[in-house]
Amino acid sequence: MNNNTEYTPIDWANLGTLKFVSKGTLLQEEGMKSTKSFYVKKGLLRSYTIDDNGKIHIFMFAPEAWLVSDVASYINSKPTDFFVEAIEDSEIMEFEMTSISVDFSHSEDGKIHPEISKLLRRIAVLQKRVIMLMSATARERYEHFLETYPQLINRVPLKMVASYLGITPEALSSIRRKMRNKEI
Amino acid sequence: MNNNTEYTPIDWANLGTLKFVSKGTLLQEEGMKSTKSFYVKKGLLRSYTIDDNGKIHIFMFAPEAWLVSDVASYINSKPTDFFVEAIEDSEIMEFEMTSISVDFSHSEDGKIHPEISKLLRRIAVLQKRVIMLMSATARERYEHFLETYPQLINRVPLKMVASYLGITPEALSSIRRKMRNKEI
DNA sequence: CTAATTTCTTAATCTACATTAAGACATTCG
DNA sequence: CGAATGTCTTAATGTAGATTAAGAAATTAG
Repeated sequence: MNNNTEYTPIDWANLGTLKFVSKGTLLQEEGMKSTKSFYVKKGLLRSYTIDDNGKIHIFMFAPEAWLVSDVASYINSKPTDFFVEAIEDSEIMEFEMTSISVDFSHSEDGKIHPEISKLLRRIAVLQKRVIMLMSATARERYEHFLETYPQLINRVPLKMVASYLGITPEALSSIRRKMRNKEI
Repeated sequence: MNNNTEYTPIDWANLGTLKFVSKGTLLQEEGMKSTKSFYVKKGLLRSYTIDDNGKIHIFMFAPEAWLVSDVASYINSKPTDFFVEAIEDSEIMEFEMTSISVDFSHSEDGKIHPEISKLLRRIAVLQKRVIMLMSATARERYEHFLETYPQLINRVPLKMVASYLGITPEALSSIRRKMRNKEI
């Protein structure tokens, strides 16, 4: 048990190879053996899969200070299912997941390392998303998205928001119309 | 960077307070401030939420050697949304999440600590679940469940499987009938 | 053991969203 | 700049699964 409350956070912004990528650049494609991760210094990435019918499903958006990595591919040593694409001109730090070294411990006052906290937050977000995908209406999920990521609204096309929510653009348009008309 | 390949895994089975609980016991209720986690030595737990319409949504099952904890509640210091219930007579180790101390680091040969590996596997599973909830049919999700957790089939009532899959029991019955009839 | 309760299945009807189609407008490309 | 392409919206039609209802069988409770 490490009782030292002073952690040295990972300096994500200087961990690997700095890259400037323009909008539309594919940083990762499905089928690749992917041990790389991407930290967003500036810009916006998305991670997505394409299903058997050719439909795109956005798994996550990653604005500044976010980290994109395919944990499943890394932990199972399998080719990734995910594409990673820049949806704005971006500045990213690309690094190997093996570069990471963190002490997962609690201080006396209950603090945990910020990077482990980041990992646990990832789990918390995914937990919520699973439950909402099972129990909430598409509208409720959109409303939750608006509350949770207000800064993304002007940066992400509605079509992609729909893809992230697991609904069609038409459904999202319909929802937005109802919200404008103050329908229940 | 710790280059020592010999980790001391957490001895979950002896970490906190041993409890014998009978089937139906509620270990945790929504609204509780929950910092506890439960390690299953023997038996089976489920973690679930109840939505505004009173409908139960099972977030996870936890058979032997599994760990149940509400990361979201812990990380956000908010009351939990989740119930935790024993669905078999069970033997569990109950402990505080602050008890955990692990070194998240990689050895020279790329190994990571088994507990961090466990955490990353949790993320991988949730990743997959999110994508499938967005892109797969209910049948595909059931088939994936059968492949992934074959040992649960005889221990968990079909009604609960349906709840875990985010579908109704009627839908699951319909799917099973089609599979029996070899329909596409 | 019997009565009560739960589980599972079936089928008819309903519904939230998907699919298809297309127009208006905005953005990108050459 | 004009043409091509993409985005967003709208509406009609279709569909996978939800809801409602109920019977048969299994399990639980007293």
